[in-house]
Amino acid sequence: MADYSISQLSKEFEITTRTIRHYEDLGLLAPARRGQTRVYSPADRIRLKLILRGKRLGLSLDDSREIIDMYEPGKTNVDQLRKLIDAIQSQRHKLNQQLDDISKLLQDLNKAETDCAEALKSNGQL
Amino acid sequence: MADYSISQLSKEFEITTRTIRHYEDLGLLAPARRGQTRVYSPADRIRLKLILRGKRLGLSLDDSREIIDMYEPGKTNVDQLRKLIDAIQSQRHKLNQQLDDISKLLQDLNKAETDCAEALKSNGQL
DNA sequence: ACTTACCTTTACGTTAACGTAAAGGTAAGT
DNA sequence: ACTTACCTTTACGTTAACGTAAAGGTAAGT
Repeated sequence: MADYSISQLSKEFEITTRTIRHYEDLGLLAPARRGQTRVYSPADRIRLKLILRGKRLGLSLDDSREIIDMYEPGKTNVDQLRKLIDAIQSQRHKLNQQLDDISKLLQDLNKAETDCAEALKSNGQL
Repeated sequence: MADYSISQLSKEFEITTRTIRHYEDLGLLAPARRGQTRVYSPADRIRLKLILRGKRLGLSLDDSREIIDMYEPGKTNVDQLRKLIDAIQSQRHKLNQQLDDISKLLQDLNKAETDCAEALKSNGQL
């Protein structure tokens, strides 16, 4: 079980170490320590990956923390589970909305592209 | 061709008038004026819609402006068209990445949900 | 006349998500 | 010994995307 240093992760994901520490400040990561130095487990690495995925989707870090916490039910009681299911459904709704948005945007981009191509063609420069 | 007031648009899209004016400050909208008062055409409304779609996808307002400007080639010359096609392709790449992210997230959510459901079931409280 | 419901601009404030020093500790290579 | 390459914390700074007054104009209804 290979562990990771903060700079290894920062290189792999092309973010700064400051960013990774920032996520820890906000409670999104909680790496082990070897003395003062942070040591990231494979599980920590996955969490980071999820955070960055969330970012690409336009989620706030707080949103991401909520979602990530879903994956680790841990010592959840029944009430927490019910809340979780609600949260999951709300997230699913949001994502479906995004899928819709994206497909529309892709359509628009297609049209814009063919318009461009035609404009070029009519200039005899393609 | 029904026009819109700023408050009509703010109600329709559930944003504040401040937000709409902010988009104008950034050059994303350029409504006509009746005296001092802003008058939004159907085309302006569509632009606003595109901006909000971009926001849901996590784009910055600057990104959105670039995309929106793609839809209005206007007096574009050949060089501009080539740049446009590049921009379109880069956007398409980003969106495909997002599609991938979303499908993975949905998978994860599905798993989290069934895990929840099972946890509830094993508690005999479903 | 006056309230109500809009509209305007100007300008300072706020939050999220980091960036950027500053100041220092540790561990390996030469 | 000393440079290099990491690591640490603390703390102030920055940018985007608005929020929130403040101060005032207009137009319709009663």
